[in-house]
Amino acid sequence: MMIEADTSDLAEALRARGRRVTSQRLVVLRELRRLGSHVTAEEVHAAVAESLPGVSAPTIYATLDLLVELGLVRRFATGGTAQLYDARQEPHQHVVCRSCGRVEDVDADLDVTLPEAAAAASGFQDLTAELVLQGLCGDCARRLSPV
Amino acid sequence: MMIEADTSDLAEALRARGRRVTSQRLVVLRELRRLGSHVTAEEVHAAVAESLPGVSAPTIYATLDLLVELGLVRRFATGGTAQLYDARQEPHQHVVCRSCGRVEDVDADLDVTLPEAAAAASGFQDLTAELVLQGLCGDCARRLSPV
DNA sequence: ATTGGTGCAAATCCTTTGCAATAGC
DNA sequence: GCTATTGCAAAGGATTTGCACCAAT
Repeated sequence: MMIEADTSDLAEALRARGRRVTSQRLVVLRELRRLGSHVTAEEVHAAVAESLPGVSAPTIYATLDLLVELGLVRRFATGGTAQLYDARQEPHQHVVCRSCGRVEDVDADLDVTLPEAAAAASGFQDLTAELVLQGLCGDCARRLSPV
Repeated sequence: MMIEADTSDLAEALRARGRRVTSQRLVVLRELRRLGSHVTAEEVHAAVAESLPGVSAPTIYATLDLLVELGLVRRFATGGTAQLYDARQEPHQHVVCRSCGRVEDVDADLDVTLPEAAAAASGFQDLTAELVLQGLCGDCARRLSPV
């Protein structure tokens, strides 16, 4: 089933692994790409429900798991309760405001060669790295210590 | 109240800020230091309860928040649901097995200068960085693709 | 026709909240 | 004595589970 041209990579990956191509899966990825970086499962659910009313939370979670497994989506936690999902492919990091919880992308070079090598030396394989910065965003800093 | 010599730094930090020195706070830090890296709030609770039966979960959580705020403890999330706490002071990273969830310390040099500078350029202050690696631990790799 | 995926409902787990009682200052 | 801190009970939110139905192959 063809939902949109730019999820054809997912359709191919699914066929290659003998997994089924469903509209839910295609729409989840499409909406994740449209929503941009660092969205919650609930936000994905709401966005997908516009195209597929009645889509269920367990399906959203299962699909997000699958997309992470396929390497099309990154998942990370920020200290807030909900996990965040990110379909952005370029290497980047995230910064979270410890007061308001807001999350932004950080685009910087980060060399994780040494930590990966150290983890590999402990027997770990197939490594990925997530850097999360915590700080006070400009708005909160201003609000908490006013002039 | 003196619980053990090596939490005197906490007692001093509390007095310096006009916060109260309580046995719960001292024991939480003592147990966290004894337990080592990456333990859950529930594990801390169980350990503290041996010295202070009846200590409550809200107290554990509030105290952990306080210790993080004081900079004596690091908090991080691994993709598992529960947050992890770590009283180890030396800079280090963590690696999580995506199959069994086990967490280990990684001791490597990591330069977060550039991401911190990029976040600061976006208005963020007072930054800390947490690197979490995800991979397959040796045991799980062996179990999943046996010889 | 098979069986992997999905939807529904409910359960579980982690964490926070409201409030009265307690203990540090 | 004053009030931050604690304990209790309960609520809240995110995610997972069990099971019956549906739809992709």
